[in-house]
Amino acid sequence: MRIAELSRRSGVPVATIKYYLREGLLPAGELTSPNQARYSDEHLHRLRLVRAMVELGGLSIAAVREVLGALDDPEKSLHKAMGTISAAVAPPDLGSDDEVAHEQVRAFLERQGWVCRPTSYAYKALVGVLATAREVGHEGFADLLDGYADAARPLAEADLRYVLGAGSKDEALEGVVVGTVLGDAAMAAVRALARRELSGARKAEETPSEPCSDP
Amino acid sequence: MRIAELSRRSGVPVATIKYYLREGLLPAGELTSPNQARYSDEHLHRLRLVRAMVELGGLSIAAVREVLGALDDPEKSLHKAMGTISAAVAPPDLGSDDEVAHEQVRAFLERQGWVCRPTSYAYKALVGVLATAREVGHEGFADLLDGYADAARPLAEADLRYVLGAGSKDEALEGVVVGTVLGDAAMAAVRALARRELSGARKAEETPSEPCSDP
DNA sequence: CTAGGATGGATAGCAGTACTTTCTACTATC
DNA sequence: GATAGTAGAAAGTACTGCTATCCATCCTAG
Repeated sequence: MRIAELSRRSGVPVATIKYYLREGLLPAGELTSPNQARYSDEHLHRLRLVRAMVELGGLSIAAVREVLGALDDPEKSLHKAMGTISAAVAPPDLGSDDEVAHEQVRAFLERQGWVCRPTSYAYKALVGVLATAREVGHEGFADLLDGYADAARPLAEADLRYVLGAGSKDEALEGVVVGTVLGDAAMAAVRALARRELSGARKAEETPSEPCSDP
Repeated sequence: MRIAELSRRSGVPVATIKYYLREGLLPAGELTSPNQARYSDEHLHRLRLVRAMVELGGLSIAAVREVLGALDDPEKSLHKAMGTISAAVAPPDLGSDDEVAHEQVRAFLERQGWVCRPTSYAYKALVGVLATAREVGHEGFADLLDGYADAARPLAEADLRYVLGAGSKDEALEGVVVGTVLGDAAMAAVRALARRELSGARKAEETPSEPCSDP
């Protein structure tokens, strides 16, 4: 297909597709003449993946490039690709030096029986969260972490099962991307629903009225 | 205290504080003379909260303003404030018209016994996620939702307990903000850790070597 | 009491991001 | 051979989140 069809089928403007090509988020089309290229369904698929990351995941172009790099690297193990992707999805490292927060994370990891270097992205992200919590006067926030871990464990298992159910390694890697980007968004939405339901129920106990009602 | 001290204590440049004042993220200081103002610990606290939302939560200035609006509105119930905050934290509405995705969400809500209008933010967010999943060829992603719900339920309960443990209503509302913004970040980090641990364990089974090792 | 630095308030500027527009020299198609 | 579409490059744009500069005070150390 030509670029116009790629645009029509994906809903992405031609100019934007050209921009993504320039930025290396999409491989160049197969040139049939010096200024004529053909694009495949592969391109369409990749384009939709890029849009999902940008629109739903809120990733920057640079972050998308990194994720795609991990996805395309045939050397990279699933394990390592997951790390790259998690790091790209999350806010940039704030680099906290809060000793108490460090200690809280260390203790948390030990309680969970998890092993993790303090240099890994996820460790630093957690420290950043706890340091921030302390700054805004919520030292007790750390107590919620074990609950988060209990919730995260079965989720991670389901994610991994989902990913390993894929046929090829490429599919599995893409599953990781989808599971991370869409998964975070889905988790946030479902958490919001659950909170809503709960606080709605509480509210109904106090003032019996309609069940659930915000915009 | 004066603006320089506010800056020093928060680590935020004076120019940026002035910007936040202009944007209405911080209330004006108490004027002691036509061009001299005093700021309180309240200001410092609010400033740190703003930074947490901007840096950790990645919220835009406009979103922060909305959240603070909900926080300061004495009319607003906890329940409604939670909706406003969830909406501000998440990516903007994509407005999908994917009928299958709608149906998947409806079925999911029914399975969970949750009641929710299709106009509510969380409902639309979920539809957006599932529509995107389908676009990138992951129709089966919807099957993971129930697992997400099972994980979200106890989390929501813990969050609510945490919030209701607060003294005043203001503190509770702030707890909602912290719980949502920091909670989402923490959940993403903990999920990453859990996945890491799991896939690391799988890897170790196949190739027995060092336990856990990405940057 | 005065000099020098800080302050509030206003306006303008600036760097980064994610596109869009415009251009030119082709090519494909009717 | 007119018309529309295309690749590729370069410049332009809209927006966001700050920064920098100014100026008329103000406060404070000497």
